[in-house]
Amino acid sequence: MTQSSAADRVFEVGKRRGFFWQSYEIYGGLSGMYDLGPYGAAMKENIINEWKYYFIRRHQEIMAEIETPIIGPEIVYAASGHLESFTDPIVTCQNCGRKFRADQLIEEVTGDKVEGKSNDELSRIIREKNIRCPICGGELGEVKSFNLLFKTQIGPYEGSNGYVRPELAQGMFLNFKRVYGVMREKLPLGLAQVGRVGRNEISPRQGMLRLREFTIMEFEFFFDPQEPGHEKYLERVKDKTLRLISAEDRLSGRSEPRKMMLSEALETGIIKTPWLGYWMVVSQEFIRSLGVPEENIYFEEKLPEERAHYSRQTFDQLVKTERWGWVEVAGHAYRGDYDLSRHSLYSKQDLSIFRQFEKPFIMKKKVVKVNRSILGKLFREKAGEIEGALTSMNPEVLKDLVNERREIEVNGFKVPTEAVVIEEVEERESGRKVIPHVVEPSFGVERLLYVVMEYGLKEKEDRLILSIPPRLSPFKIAIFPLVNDERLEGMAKRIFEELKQSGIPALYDDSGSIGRRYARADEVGVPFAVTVDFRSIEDGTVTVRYRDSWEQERIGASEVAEFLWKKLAH
RNA sequence: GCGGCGGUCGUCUAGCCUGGACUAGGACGUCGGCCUUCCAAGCCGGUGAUCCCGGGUUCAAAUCCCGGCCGCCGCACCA
Repeated sequence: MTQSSAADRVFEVGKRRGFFWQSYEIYGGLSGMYDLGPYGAAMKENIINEWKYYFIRRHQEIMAEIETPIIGPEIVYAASGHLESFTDPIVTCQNCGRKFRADQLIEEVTGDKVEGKSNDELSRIIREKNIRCPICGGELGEVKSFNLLFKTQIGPYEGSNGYVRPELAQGMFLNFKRVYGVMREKLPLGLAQVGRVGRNEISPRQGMLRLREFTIMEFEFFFDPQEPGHEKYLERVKDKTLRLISAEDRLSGRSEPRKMMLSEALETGIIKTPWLGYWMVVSQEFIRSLGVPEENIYFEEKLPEERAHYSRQTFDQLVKTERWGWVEVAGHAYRGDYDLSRHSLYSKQDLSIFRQFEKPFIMKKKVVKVNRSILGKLFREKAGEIEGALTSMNPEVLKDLVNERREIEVNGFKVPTEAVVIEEVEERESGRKVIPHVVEPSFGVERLLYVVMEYGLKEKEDRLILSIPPRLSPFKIAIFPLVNDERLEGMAKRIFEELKQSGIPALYDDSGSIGRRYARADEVGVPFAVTVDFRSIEDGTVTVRYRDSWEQERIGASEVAEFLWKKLAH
């Protein structure tokens, strides 16, 4: 792929107009970090709001937003598996100091698959096969793990290690039980969070698409695998179509997505659990609302070896970009009960929940009871041991013995049958313990910011128009006096003040000619522009000019705010 | 990390090969002013460059050499 103009235009306008640029610029820049300027910050917030609308506000009865720390103690990432699995094995040349991915190097030299082997095993293979530095031929050191987690120290004491979160998920898992209680103990329940994460990527590239620090919009959706409760929600979307490639398709060499209804994907088992499919449809609606047409979105199932350590099934959601082709903007993972189970194990807390049955389940059951006064008199200090042995025996077997004989031999003691009674009791099961399963859709905000810019930027008569959905625009409206006449300026400023007071992000501009102002506003994506002309002074109307069509209409100066609310509504 | 290509005002770029007249030129933007009754019109003035950084060669380096940083593309990994 050669240089293509769309990405260049995005970064050019992005930098020139103050959307985003590389961080630490004056010190030469730092790879994988981006700063957002005033327009970029506003747009990012609008994207987040759009996400909240689709996933949280429209699902408020089953969704709760939380916020948790960026830095976590070591035990959390031991439990989550990131300390162990979020790594690449790396080996250093003792001579020239260059570093290599150990597994890749071995695979290149020997042709053997070594994925998943331990560092010690990899070191041993390097020694046995006498693998040397491919650049200088020097001897290689021991294989070490390069962990993609950013490590730090919490407080002044050494050994108190902390890690920057590489995903938001752990915050949700750790707090699940508490929030479940706050939310009146109902399943399904989603815990959502928007926040920054860090991943110490070996080599970040591609502008804002691959960052060492970025923002994720994510939720963990907890449900009871036996009673997922998706029916009501699925009703709305079961006939909607998704474009997807299954792992099976990929293994058989297919690279084109199939279009299929959600109901079909679920019936055929291509999507393993209904909630995963439900959120994939909502995710498609969300990405479309950012200005990406459906044919430029698809879902690709990851192959087992491509999946993260916690995942039972993962679909990436991809959007077509001009320079980088299909780019993952979201991951949709079915995490099963992996995380809650692991945190249960490490924290020794019971993270299961109790689900009450509609009616208690009554079970008749035979139990063994003993006459303690008989046992005590006969066996004294051995009585306890004998009682234990008896009650742990199968009641049915014991019952037969009691009916047949006068004595029963237990642990070498002869127990008279009158000391043993088999009783039938009723046991009430009013519910069951469940470790909920989890489906996780996770979006990268900066990637979406880029995608919105790329899809929005259009060229028209030698001008750049940022034709993004109005709800995402940093400014909703611009106010201009047609020419710099005191009366026009006065009225335009009054309209501007009024809009400002109602909290509408508005732009006032009276420099240069009217055409120049329209052009400037178009380039930063202002969807509507109000112009005050001489007729405005006479009859109180103004023109509204549309960014995308350049058409105009006249409305009352007092109706501008109302006009906007209508245009910006969902 | 490896390989290929690149890095000059806010942005795009001229100059680099063939070292010196470069006090680094232009366009656009931006700012101030004039003009202007609807699409970057015109005029005047201002602003703005560590020539990516460090070292070397040379009387002399944006230009040649070495190292590093950063970017793009390819390999790998990922939201």
